[in-house]
Amino acid sequence: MKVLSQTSKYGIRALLYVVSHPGTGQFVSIGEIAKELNLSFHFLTKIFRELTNKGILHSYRGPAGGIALAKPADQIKLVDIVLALEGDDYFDNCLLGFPGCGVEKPCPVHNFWKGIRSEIKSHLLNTSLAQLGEKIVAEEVRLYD
Amino acid sequence: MKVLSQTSKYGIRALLYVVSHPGTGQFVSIGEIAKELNLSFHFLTKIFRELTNKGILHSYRGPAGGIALAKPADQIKLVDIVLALEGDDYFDNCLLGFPGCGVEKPCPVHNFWKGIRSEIKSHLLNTSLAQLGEKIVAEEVRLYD
DNA sequence: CATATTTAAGAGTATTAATTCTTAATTAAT
DNA sequence: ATTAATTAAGAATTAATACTCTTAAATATG
Repeated sequence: MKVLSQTSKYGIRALLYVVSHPGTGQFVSIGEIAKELNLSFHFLTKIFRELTNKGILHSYRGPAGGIALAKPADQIKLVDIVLALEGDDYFDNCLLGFPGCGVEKPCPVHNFWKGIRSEIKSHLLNTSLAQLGEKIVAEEVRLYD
Repeated sequence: MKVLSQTSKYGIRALLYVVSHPGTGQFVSIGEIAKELNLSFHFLTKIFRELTNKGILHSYRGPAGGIALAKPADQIKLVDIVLALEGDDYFDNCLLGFPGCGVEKPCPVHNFWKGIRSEIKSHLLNTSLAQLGEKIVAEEVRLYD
């Protein structure tokens, strides 16, 4: 069940690293994150570029540069990251692939899937980077392979 | 949100066609299904081959041949089709892609995702082709684009 | 100004999923 | 037997995703 692309998975993991490792400077370098999480530096750079373009991150070039959250961590929700990286129509899917599946022309599993989708969406909408970062710091959950 | 592969989507739709169109003969030809549902004949043949190999369908070659359900439609559940086509580890995924995510080493969203996965699985486990076929025949839901 | 450090941009490559194509095998009817 | 209708098998192609590489631009420091 591949619900998120690698791009989204890496993006979320990388931002969770950022919120759970408050460094000394204003920016965290992509190289550090890639090394710590064992992700491809170039791939991560591309992902962060997208998040920067979408206004979720700020970036700064040069020595001591890197990326930083554009907003406080409790104001960035998982849904923001997912929509930025997967596209705004991420939650508009039909489980069986029917175009324009909806109340007027429902597919055979429309009602079921509508409920699941809505649960997922509302959970991602209610989960902030700050919340998950706290759980990581408290070592209740893991961030590394 | 791509939860099912095209293979699974087409497979389910095709079997729903079968249960909602009781033909005169014992077997339904793949050509008819492909034509009616506007799916690629060759692709559908490949999908059915897999379902036949997994024991969900029977097939018969030659004139008036085709495929037929190997069991009564109320005994074939959506989960059977999905597991046959996506693999038995379909429900073992971690939303964030951590290997071996589980209670011992949970990822930051493990509990949430575990719940969703279990809801999806139990619904697919409790939904038979017969049930959905009835809704299609009653025209409560659609089977065509 | 020269150099080192860092992100930006996007071209290029590799891997996987989706689809198409070709040939063979099976069966029924004539 | 021959032909037509069908599925079986798997190679070949195309498309999408994932990842890598190269070059450019920005910035800090000596």
